[in-house]
Amino acid sequence: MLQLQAIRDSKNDFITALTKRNIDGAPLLEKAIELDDKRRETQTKLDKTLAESNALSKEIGMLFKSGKAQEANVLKEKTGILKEDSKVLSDTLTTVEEELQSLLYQIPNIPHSSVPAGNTDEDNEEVFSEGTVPELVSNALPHWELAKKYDIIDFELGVKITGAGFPVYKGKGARLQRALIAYFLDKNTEAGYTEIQVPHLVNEASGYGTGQLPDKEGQMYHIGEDDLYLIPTAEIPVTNLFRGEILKEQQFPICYTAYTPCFRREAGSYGAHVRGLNRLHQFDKVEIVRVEHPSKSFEALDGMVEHVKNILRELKLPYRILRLCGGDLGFTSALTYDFEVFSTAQDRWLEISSVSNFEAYQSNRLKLRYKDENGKSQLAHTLNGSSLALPRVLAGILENYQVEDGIEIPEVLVPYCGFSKID
RNA sequence: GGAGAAAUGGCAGAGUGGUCGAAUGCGGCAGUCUUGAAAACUGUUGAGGGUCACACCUCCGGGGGUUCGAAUCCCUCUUUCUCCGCCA
Repeated sequence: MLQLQAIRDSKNDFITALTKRNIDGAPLLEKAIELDDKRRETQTKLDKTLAESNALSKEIGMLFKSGKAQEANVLKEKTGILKEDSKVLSDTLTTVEEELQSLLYQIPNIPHSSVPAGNTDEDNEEVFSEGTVPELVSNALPHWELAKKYDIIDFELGVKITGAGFPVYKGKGARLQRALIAYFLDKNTEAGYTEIQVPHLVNEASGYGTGQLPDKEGQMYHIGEDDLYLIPTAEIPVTNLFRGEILKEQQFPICYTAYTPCFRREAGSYGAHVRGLNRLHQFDKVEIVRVEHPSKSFEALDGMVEHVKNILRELKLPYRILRLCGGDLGFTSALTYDFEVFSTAQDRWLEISSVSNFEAYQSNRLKLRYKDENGKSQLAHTLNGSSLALPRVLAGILENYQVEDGIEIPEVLVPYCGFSKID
């Protein structure tokens, strides 16, 4: 959520920046300022009415104490009118505030200056690539065929017990999953992230805090009976740990990592691109989350990008990094780098990580602040990234590491797996 | 799930209708003292709105109500604790 003061200060810059998202921000921002003006005006009137009423009440109290009941009763009548006025004003205020709030919820974050303009993923900007695409055997298979051939992932069984998009991992497949989770967590811990375990269900307030609500309402599984949401990413519970907190500057940087399953309804997805592990309703992910001082957040973002690079280097997977264009940028993000691994057997890039700086956008919703050197509350910056999303890393490994008689295991994972080949 | 008790500032803990944004203690910060630190002493110390700055307004778990006036009374929801039941 954007800050009103920032909108007032930089309205024109914001409008220009929002065109990168193909959004005409002018009417939205102007409406927000207008509503805020109305809010202030109403608040001032209400405050005055209440002040008057408070003063009278005090007077009445004193009159009663000194036995002047009659005078008191005269004043009582006055307060009756004030009460009616304040009721009207406070109703107006509530309406205006709600209107303003829901308007602000509709305005996405302002893209960072480096974000390229554009509509679709075609317009994303490749900023880095590394690793060599392996020469595969002539009869190379896509991962869903490999999964069947070596009996390590069973999609049909998942359909039987739950539905499409809920695979069952078996034997060495299951073990490889566990190995990846442990490996990622270890790498993150080494890099200074504190490992935590968080609930996989969150309440509505958390959904609003990180911005999945109301924007992505239909994408989350919702448990109506208890009004809880299955998390689509660990970002929600981890970032919301800091909802409503006021930090001390010396607490920065805050770095957390968590493994969780992620649940996504993926309404509207279909076709070959969602085959196999490419798009699932339930998948595993290891996430990194940071809470930073505003002056350090972009430095932190670069650090996170380097960190993810290191992991992919160790896994020896060919990958590239994209800077997302305005049209592809998430609602709450100011700058996002996507990591894509090249899946040789499918001959396409698969997104495996997304690393973003939300600046103060989430913090403003979360009311996540810190005290600056003057003792004033300021909004902190939040960031997060996947390190990494399991299914597509698994797809990349299966496809790129396949040989004539099986699938080799990346060297760094062998100690975690306890085997060096799936056959 | 049943019965009872409770929810107050960073923490502990007073406060049962007006003088309470809230005693006191601890903690935090600043200062005096000290070579330095500790101790002691002095001052200061919740959040939000609003203002050039004051004033002023709101907030004592959330929501609603009674009253001229609510931390205090009533209703409701949530959470926590104790006892019973169930249970990985």
